[in-house]
Amino acid sequence: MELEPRYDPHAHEQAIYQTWLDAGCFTPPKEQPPGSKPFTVMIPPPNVTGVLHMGHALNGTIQDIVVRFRRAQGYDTLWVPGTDHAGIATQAVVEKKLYAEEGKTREDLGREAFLARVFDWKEQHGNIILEQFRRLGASCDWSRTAFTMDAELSAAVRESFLRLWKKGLIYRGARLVNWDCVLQTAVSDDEIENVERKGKLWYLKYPVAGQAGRFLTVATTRPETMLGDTGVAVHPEDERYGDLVGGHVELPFTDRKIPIVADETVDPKFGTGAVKITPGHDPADYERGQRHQLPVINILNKDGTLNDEGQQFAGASREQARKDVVAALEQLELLEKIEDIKHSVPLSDRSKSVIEPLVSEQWFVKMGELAEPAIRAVNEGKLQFRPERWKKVYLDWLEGVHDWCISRQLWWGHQIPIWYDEDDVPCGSATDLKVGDPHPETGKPIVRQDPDVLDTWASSWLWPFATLGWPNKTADLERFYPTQFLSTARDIIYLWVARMIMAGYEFADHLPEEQRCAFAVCNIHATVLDAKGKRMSKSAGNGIDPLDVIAEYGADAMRYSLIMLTREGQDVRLSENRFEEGKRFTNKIWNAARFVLMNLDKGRVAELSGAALQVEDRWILSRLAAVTDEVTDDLENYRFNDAGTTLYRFVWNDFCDWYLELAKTRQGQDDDSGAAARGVLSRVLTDTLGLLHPFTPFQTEVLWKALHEALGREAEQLLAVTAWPTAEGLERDVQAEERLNLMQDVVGAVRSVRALTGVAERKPLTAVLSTPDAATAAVLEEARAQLLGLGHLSELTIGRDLERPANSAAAVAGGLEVFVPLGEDVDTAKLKEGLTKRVEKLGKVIMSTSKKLENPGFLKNAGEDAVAEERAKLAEFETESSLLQRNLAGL
RNA sequence: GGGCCAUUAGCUCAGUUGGUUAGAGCGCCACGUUGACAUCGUGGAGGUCAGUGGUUCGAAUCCACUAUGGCCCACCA
Repeated sequence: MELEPRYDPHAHEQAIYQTWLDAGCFTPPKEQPPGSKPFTVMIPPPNVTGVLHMGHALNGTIQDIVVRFRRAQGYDTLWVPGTDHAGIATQAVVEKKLYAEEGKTREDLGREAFLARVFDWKEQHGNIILEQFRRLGASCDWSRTAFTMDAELSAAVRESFLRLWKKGLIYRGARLVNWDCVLQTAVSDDEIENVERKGKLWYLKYPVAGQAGRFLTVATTRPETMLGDTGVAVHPEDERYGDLVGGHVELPFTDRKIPIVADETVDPKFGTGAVKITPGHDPADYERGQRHQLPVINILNKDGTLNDEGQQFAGASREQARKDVVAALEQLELLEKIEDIKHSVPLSDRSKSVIEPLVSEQWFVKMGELAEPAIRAVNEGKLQFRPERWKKVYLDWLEGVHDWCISRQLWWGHQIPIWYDEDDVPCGSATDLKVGDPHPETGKPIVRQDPDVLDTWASSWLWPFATLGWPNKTADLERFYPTQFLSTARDIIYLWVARMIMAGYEFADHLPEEQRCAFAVCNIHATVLDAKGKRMSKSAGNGIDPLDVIAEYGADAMRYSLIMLTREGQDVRLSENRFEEGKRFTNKIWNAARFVLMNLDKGRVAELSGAALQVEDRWILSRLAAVTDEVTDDLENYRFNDAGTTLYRFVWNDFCDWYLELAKTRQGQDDDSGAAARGVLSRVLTDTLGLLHPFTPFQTEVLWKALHEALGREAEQLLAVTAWPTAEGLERDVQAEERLNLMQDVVGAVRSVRALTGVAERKPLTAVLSTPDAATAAVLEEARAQLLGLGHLSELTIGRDLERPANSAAAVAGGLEVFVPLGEDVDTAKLKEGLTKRVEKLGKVIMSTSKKLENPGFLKNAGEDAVAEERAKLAEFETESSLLQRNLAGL
């Protein structure tokens, strides 16, 4: 297999993915392998209408790294993919299409026909995002792809509803709900975004009843709602209005006299200190109305226009009514003044229209009891948030949780399993009632099912176990639940994460209490921002499309870059050139592998110990052992970018910069030493590919195959299912590490002399290495061949306390003087300048270090090792400084 | 109003329990290189670690306050 000199991801990615699929790599075996532990991850199901964005790409990468790592470690690993039916979003898409193409509304089609259309649409377009996850390399078990409206999940939804009903946790209430006038449905508190806007504060004068000529002025941002006023409130201790409490005002445009009441919640400093009470259209007023037994008047139709309560304004839109009411009041001289004000306005997440608080009949779930075990689980550490700070956010929400309004006035979704008899008595305690059946409690015939559907989250909160077969006690459920890891975005901690945890405790009843928590670790990933620090979003048009990135840089490069620039949960500004890093790195790996593949012994397994191993061999194997342990530890603790950094340094700075260069000195050598080098290359590449695989799965799989071909054998299996590398059999070799460090010092010293003297890089130099230490001299003597082989030097003299040759420059490294004879073209002034600068810097460092060593506190508290280290450092600095000064004097 | 996060090189970010001469990548400058890799190599310039005060022998790191930016929750007549 010929490898191209530059890695071309597009030549490989699709074929490799297909290979994985064909081999069934992502599907766990039918029977759990003996002794293995399960490791399960549930994908946060994206909306069926969704397309992949950077957040998905990041989160997909995180999950895939974890899953591939655990799979390699031998866990019985399952990653379940799927999509969410996303009630409002999907219905809106199909309605829009229907109107655009056929000019029809959903009512024109009728419920059944419309739903058929939505299912059609889902069949055709609903898998786009899952296809995109494949492009990313996600190793999901596609045979288990789930959808929140599948028959199985629908059955689970009905079962869960029935259980809640039987426990009395579901109730119907006339409540003020957040009404979306565009989508004409109730939405939950969590689907609302409050946006700061400029508005106006109108001061309306209400005539005081029975006191002609006296007015009570109220301030409001929504004058049109005055038609629904049923009272006016003032603070009980507000002296201005004390005499009015108990009296009434006459509400303009109506014949209503409404009471003036005293209420603690009124802020005397805001506006006039008097507030109109509109229980039908304001949550705070609703509460006030309840306290003072005021009637609730709804002045709006479901589409946001004024109903008959709107008097002469009936039929107008909210916006129009506002203008008309203000104009009419002005004419009656009941408008005192208008002020500019900033206030926040509730907008619907979905339609971006202004939310209207509206009294209507809705179904709710009591949350208090459900929240308790979910709070306990996190407090007791059964579930860990990463980063940990989200624990507090989660707990704060649960501790003040509101009841959950679960009914939605839509067609697309799980129709609420509640049936009514002819007297409208509801029943939710059976899952399979039909029209005509007797009502289980009243015995009267059922006449209809509730037309509303359930909130989308009422199905996705069952996701971790409903996708495994719940409520049936399936083998899958037994084997793969509870799950180990969940990674998701912070904005659904309340909507989804908290509810899944509640559902786990409430419904996973076949398990002992301690195993009911839906997952063990909840990772909240970074938010991807654009280069200006704004959140990427489709509407803002500032997003970078992951598919474009894959097209330009390759999936592996994108994965690696995303991981490297998103430290644990920390937001990140993303600009496209960040992907260069990943591309360069994948290319570096590719070329390192190419070099290795050109230098392998077919069919021969080299010993990785013994006399044939050179110091660099023992060094790189020692580094490999350290890196293997480090990366394993990082991944086990979900420190992805630490693992990525470690691998980057190892591959680039150790393996490529040093080992490959040193190995070249033995390239093609047909003896034990040459064979040893080739054996080491093979081992290091093999393990490195394994360690890198979770990050860059496509490329490492390609190289894995090429490596085995070059070795003259078939790979036993795909890298995707090969065991995770371990440091077993590799020795940490401190001596080899020290020796290599010394060699690196020498080369560093030579380079710095070159830089100082301007002697060209490849121009051969003669060097004299002088050391006071016999052991060091011996080590260097051993390394002579390698040092010369690196190409920096043409001749080398090694000895103890050698004299500085005439007309030479010197550098110091590790207590070692390196003299390099100077040619005639050397700029002595520049050399002097450089050396002086270095001496100056050393002077400063020596000063601060000796100060530290004179510090009694440091000597007392820092520990022996630290003190010894500082002493050694100081000695080194002093040696270097004096040697340099001596050399400087001789110039 | 309550809470969270950030502020380190021109840019994007590391810096694990306080103790190396504060790092990396990109960008910039100089030089080099065509048998793994120009998606390369070597060297360099560039930082009073947002500010102030405190704790400590010692603070980018811990504490308090301030400033700027971002996010979340609550309220908003």
